[in-house]
Amino acid sequence: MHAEQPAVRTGRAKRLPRAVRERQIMDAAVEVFSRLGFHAASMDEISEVAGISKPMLYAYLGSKEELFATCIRREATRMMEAIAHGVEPDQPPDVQLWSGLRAFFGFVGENRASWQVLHRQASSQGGPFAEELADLRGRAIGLVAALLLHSSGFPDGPRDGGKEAESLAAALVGAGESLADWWLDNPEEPAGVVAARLMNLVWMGFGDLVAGNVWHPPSRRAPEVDTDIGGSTPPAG
Amino acid sequence: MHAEQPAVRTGRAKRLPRAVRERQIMDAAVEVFSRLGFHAASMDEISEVAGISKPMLYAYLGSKEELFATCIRREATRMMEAIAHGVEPDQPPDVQLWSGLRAFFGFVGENRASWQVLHRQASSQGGPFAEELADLRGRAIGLVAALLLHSSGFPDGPRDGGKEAESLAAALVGAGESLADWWLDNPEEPAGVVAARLMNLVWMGFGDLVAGNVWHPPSRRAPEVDTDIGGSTPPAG
Amino acid sequence: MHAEQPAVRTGRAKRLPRAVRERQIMDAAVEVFSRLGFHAASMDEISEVAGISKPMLYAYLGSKEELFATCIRREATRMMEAIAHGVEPDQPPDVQLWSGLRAFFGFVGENRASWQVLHRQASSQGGPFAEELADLRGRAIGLVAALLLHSSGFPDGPRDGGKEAESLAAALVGAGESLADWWLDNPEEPAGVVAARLMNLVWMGFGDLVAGNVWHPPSRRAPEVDTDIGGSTPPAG
Amino acid sequence: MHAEQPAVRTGRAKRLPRAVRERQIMDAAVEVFSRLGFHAASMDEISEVAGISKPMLYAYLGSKEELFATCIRREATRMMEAIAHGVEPDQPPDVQLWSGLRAFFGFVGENRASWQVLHRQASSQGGPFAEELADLRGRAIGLVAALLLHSSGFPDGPRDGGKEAESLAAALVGAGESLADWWLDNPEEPAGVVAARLMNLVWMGFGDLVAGNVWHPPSRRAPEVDTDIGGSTPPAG
DNA sequence: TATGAATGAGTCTTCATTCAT
DNA sequence: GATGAATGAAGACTCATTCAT
Repeated sequence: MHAEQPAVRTGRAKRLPRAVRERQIMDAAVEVFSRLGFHAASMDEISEVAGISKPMLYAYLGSKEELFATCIRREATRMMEAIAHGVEPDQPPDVQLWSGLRAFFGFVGENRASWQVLHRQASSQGGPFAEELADLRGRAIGLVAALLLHSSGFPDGPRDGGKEAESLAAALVGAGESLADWWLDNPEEPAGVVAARLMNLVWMGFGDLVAGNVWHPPSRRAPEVDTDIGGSTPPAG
Repeated sequence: MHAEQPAVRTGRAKRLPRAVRERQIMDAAVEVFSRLGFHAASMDEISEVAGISKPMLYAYLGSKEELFATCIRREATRMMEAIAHGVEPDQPPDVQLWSGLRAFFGFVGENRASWQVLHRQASSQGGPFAEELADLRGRAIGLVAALLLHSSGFPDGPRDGGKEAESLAAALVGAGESLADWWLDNPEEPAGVVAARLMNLVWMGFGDLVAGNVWHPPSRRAPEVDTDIGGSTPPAG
Repeated sequence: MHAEQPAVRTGRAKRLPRAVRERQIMDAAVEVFSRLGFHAASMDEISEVAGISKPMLYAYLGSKEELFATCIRREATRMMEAIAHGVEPDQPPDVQLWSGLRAFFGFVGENRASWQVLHRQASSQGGPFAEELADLRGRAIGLVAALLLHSSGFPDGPRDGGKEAESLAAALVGAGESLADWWLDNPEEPAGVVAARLMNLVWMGFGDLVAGNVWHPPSRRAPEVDTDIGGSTPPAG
Repeated sequence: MHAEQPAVRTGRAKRLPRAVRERQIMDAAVEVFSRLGFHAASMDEISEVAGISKPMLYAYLGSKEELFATCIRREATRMMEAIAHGVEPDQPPDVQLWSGLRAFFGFVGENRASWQVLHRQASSQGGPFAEELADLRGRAIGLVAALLLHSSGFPDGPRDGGKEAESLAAALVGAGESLADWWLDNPEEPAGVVAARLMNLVWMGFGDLVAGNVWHPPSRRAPEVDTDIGGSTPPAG
């Protein structure tokens, strides 16, 4: 990541192979987008940080929107690869989940800019960017859901389990994202502790669910509960 | 909420008392900000959606930044009031949490624009806006943490319970936020179901925690786990 | 002058006779124009200082340009009257000049705002305002020139004396204006001293001129002097 | 100076080296500011007169205020240099003063726009602009005062001579400024004649002052003179 | 009559984007 | 290939001016 080029260029930039230039530019772009947000980031600043002129910026990576989309795609790929690389596929589900969580928090901790761009900036712009992100999320949720489904003891068959597992996976992913955000703003705790808390909360809660230990409101209140926002009695799993 | 006025005005706007106009404008502003984000939203569009001219917009609500801040504050207040109104203070902690969650998801479901502005837009802008939001979060987390602390069975005394409870509360709030986001993008399930899942996950996991049932990685793997991201062995609660 | 009304009005302005209202408004306008200049002064501020609403401002005194022109005319008239009132017409020319100067500096000292509007603001706006001012100057110069012409000892007849006297009068008026400006920026000396210096400089120099005591460059240098900016050898009176 | 470019541009402006463009723009800016004043001048008009687009105007010379300040500084420097260039430092004081006056009027005659900007516009705006001008004036007054002090016959010693000389210098400078203004509005006389009149008036009056020939009001009137505007009896030098 | 409420028009300023060298 | 120079288009904000009550 990040601007090994001096911020103030002197003279004409050296000719570099296309791939290197492109990486250089995208590193700069991610840094600037994460720092300022999509709109407040200017192509001027990006080109300056990248150490090239604006016409080059356009020649290499197209319009501002294209550049942003490319950044999102690259960072999303990097993150997915980091997680995939961290997970040990031959281990039992709980270990897989745990190693995935660790890899996720590890990536976020070491690539703050990437995470900011992915989570905060991309989702707050409308349109194609948010969709790109939704895809990423979808894939992540799918993977987690698969893990849960293969865990021993899950209610048999994909009868209703699919829906349930996906929903839980979504909760886990969402919680992970938010915890990551929260962690960036409160960085005093090490990544492992944060990951462990989430692991505990989810895995134990999940175990209870599987075991049929569900919470439900005091029985005498159930009726009126329902009417409030429509079908809101906790369906107990 | 939102744009009962036609998008294209014809002729001079009728004279209205100040308070009414102000609400009209803020409704429009929330809608536009939530749809386009702070930067991409233009005062021109807001005034058009509000059915007034730009000078009125400025006369009533000041600069774009002031307007945005005012929107955030109003929506935050509305949400907090909705939740406070939903919680029954004389019930046991679990029921309180449950009613709070229901109220939260109920509000988000009925005020999508408000939620988008609060969660996605406000936090992706830097500076005062994000701080305003951080305050709101902080208060919410504090309330939830208090609930957990008062729940029967929690390790007595403020030895480590305060920190633990707050951390769990943060996780819950974060999970709630993210679930709400996810739910808006996947609205096929009713609010009550989503709320119930979160309730189950959290309350049961919390119960396990209190009871000392924690997950931990297979013992033989612990050593190398540690080195990876620094102190990442789950500290078991 | 100026703003006996409170700057912040409460309730509806009392009905007043037109003349009184008009004076009130113009006092406010002169104050604001002098403080901010024509362009930077806003009708909003003027109406606020005047203690009336903008529609009234327009009803009474027309557009901003009309208001400014009216201000200039009123202040010019006031100043001319103050001077005319100060001059004793039955005295010899030097005494008349002296009393005129005293009256002028007295007026400027007691009516700074008027002077600022007349001298600094009116002349820096183009078009009709500057013309209005040129008229005022023209009249002042004419009066002074007449004084000089009637002074005993002036080269007889209006042969060339008219031109000469007018030119000197212009110099005097100009010097007076500039001194007044300078004096406002350096108010430590009393008006009388400033007036006296100007009186001495002019009257004694004038006496020399009349007596034929003129300065001229060292004779050997005269030729090249001429060529520089065309006919610039001092014509010695 | 001034708009060799057609007022209406067609097509893209040719590429020019930075220094040339900058001068072109400042010439246009001086012309427009002098014609319309700071506030009434629009960046649109300046860029049009300069023959470039507005973004270039901003790229080269910054904000409107910066542009105005830069204009003032440039024109002040040009004028000071023209005068310094015109003065012959080895000549006696009277000749120096004379050549300085000629140079001043020569500059004003050939650079009307510069003079308007310096004298009328800069001083009628408040703040930093007026201060910049006050500096210029201060320097000019200092130079003239030094000349007077070195003239033979001035009361020796800095007993009161310094104050007196400076005061006279201020009067001279003020008179010069105003005469220049007046001359621009009445341009029928050549610069040399105007300069000569001022030279005569000042130098002879100054000689009288030095010689102790002062005007004073008829003795019987002195008492009441005083009371009028406070200490206004001419203090005789 | 007196005014709160309203607006068309314009100003400064910036940005993504592209020629011409 | 690389860039300094250039611009169309748009956005925030303000002001003189006027209805409608």
